Amino acid sequence: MSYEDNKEEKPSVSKPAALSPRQQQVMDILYSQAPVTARRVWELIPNQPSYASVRTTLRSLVEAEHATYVKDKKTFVYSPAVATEQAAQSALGRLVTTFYQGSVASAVSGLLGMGNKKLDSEELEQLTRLIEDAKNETKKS
Amino acid sequence: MSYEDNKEEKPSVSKPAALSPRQQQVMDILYSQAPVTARRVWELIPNQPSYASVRTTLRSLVEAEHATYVKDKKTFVYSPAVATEQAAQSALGRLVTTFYQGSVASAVSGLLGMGNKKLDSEELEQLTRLIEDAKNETKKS
DNA sequence: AGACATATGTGGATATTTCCACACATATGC
DNA sequence: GCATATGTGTGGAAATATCCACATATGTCT
Repeated sequence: MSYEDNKEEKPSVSKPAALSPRQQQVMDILYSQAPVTARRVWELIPNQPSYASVRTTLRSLVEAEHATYVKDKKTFVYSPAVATEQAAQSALGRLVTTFYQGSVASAVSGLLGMGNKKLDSEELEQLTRLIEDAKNETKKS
Repeated sequence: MSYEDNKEEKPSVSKPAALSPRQQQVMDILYSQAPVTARRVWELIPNQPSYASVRTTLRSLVEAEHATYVKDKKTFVYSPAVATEQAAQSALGRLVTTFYQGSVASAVSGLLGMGNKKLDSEELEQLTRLIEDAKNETKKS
């Protein structure tokens, strides 16, 4: 049951993603495109390896319980094993820890500063509301 | 030499991180702790492999030009090859694309919704300012 | 049913990563 | 200088990931 490994003053860093590059790549596709067939995954991969290889990778992910599938007629349709939102939170957490020393505010700042993707005013209003909500939450506790 | 591979209407997904799990783990440490010695990296890795193994990984990262080092006396001191801020932006971009269909606003929302890390009111004020700035930016253009 | 298109399953070759024992190098203190 | 502690470099074994040709299964259409 225990997950003990902390020595003492480690700056809390990097859980083991434990996924190989190709597996990561396929998982990213699952997260953004699920539910999705093996063929579709294959189509979405740049520098396409053979279709057979993609299926092997998918099988390895199912085996490792990072992905699941359901059968539709004769075709497997794959999805991530954990909800995308949950995986997103996990990835965000890792990123905040790694790059922003745990400061969510700094991470948001980084997001807002991303050159290419500009936010329109409606989105900004939405964010303002979100922050207001967070402020109220803070007061409550 | 060319990097051409786009077919046409692929939902723009996942550049090849191309780093193995252990390499990723070490890079995360470099990003959050650089500049850092091999021994320090070793200390920060849970389920410690041997010190020699960590050094091998570091060498592979230097070889792949993901990391660099300078010599201090007889000791190598490692750092990421690209600035942490740049790597952070890149990681954020990938995450926004993968999990939030490219919507920065949604990603911010996800950040604010992260259960564990609570924001104190000072941080929230800071964010309010950031968004005000962004609004002004939008108006200008 | 039989032909066809398109799935999945198998097995194994190849490439890469991971690990580390051991050799060698260099700074420091005596 | 010489011992010691602590670096780095080398080479290769073992584990894992990656790739894929080929075999087999299943739905569809006539």
